[in-house]
Amino acid sequence: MPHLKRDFNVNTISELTVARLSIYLRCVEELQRLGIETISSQALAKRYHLNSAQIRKDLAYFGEFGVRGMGYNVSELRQYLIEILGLSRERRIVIVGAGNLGIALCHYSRFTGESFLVVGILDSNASKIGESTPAGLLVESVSRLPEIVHQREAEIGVITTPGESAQGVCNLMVEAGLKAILNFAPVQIKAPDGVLLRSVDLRVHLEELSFFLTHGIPDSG
Amino acid sequence: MPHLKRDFNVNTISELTVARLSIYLRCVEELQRLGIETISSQALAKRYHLNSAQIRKDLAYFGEFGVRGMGYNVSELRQYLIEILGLSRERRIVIVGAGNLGIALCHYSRFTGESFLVVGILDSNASKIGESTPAGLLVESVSRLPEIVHQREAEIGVITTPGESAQGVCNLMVEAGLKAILNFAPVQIKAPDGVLLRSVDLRVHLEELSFFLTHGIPDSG
DNA sequence: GCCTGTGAACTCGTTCACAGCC
DNA sequence: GGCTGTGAACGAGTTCACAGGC
Repeated sequence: MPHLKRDFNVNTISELTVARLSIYLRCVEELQRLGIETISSQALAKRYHLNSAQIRKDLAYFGEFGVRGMGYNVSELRQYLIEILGLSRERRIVIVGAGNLGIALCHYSRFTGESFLVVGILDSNASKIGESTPAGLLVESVSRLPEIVHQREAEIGVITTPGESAQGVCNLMVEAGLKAILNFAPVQIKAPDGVLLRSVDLRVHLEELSFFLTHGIPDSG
Repeated sequence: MPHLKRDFNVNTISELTVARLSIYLRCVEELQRLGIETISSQALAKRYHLNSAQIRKDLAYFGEFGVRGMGYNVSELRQYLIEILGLSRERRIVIVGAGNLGIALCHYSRFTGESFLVVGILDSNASKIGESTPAGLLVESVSRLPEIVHQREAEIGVITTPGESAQGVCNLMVEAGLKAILNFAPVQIKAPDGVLLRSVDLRVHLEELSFFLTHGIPDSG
């Protein structure tokens, strides 16, 4: 009988495991579109260049989803992953920084199904405020952040400002009550305990590529 | 006497180390702007929420840059990092996928100093080809990829297509001779040995935030 | 005294390999 | 027979702690 654990301790779960759950979700969504109903960890690993033992271990933190001798039921596994990742209800996002990247991310809701919705894009530059984005949102003043977070029930803040403003915006987001922040500015910023801050630094990724172009590509990437 | 090793073995260097070098570069660039001439690994760690032993170890793979009792000379360290990361010459980028993200990334050259230059943005959608982006590039046909890579001496490919097309575009990039690829499509793709493929999946990051919003934020993030 | 560079200790994450179940 | 779930073995990455140099 497959079942979901409800008593796991978040502190024992590695962030790497969580990131992979998200990848597994993407995979089973494709399998479902393809009409595949059941898959073993080995078949899943082979198809998506993953490791079967790791898939089993990652999933086992959260319950017993498989059937021995059979593998995993695709649509069932998808439901479990959605449940585990907390995607069964919508998460609302506020973006601060109406530059090219911020505006591009406004469209992001489209690609993430029902799970994420951008409910505001804010900027401090008076000349941008009032402009409407191609996604149909109006750029609002960053001074309205607390009110917007509260009224529109935003939970996630996204920082797409230049580096200089990032820490300040992060502080404002924390004050406004956001508990999860995604930072795209290429600086090391800090949020207090109890607030989850994740940074995505495009410069780091490009510079990594440059490093390996310069010194040679390591075996079997 | 500070000096740079020239004989390190790329296979012994972890990708995590390389990513941190890029972060250190960002830090010393700020220190230089602030007019700080010398910094110890401890001071650097404290200021940017890093670990001092790790800084020393990461740097030590590549040479001896510090002076005992003193620390590191900021502008010297910056030069060494630029050298190590292969940023002393320009790297040219071709983007495939002229959606919002692809177009936003065209502007990216601006934020990365002299090191990276976007030399083309390509799409397969006939209605987009010929359009000019706000960054001043014309969208060209993806069928011209090989010729563009060759003529404009591109080294890095960036994939900003929908998931379905990503593996195909990756294959084309490999055939065209690109050795470093940055993928933004939310799918697991594969490149052959000898080609470095790095994926940045925004959905994964958002879903991670969702997971921790649902189950609680772990101690001291 | 302060600070780097580095072996040694440790922690964390991955992979193996198999008992147990279908 | 096939496959999951999992302890045990392994390996990678981080942190400690100190010898040696300024």
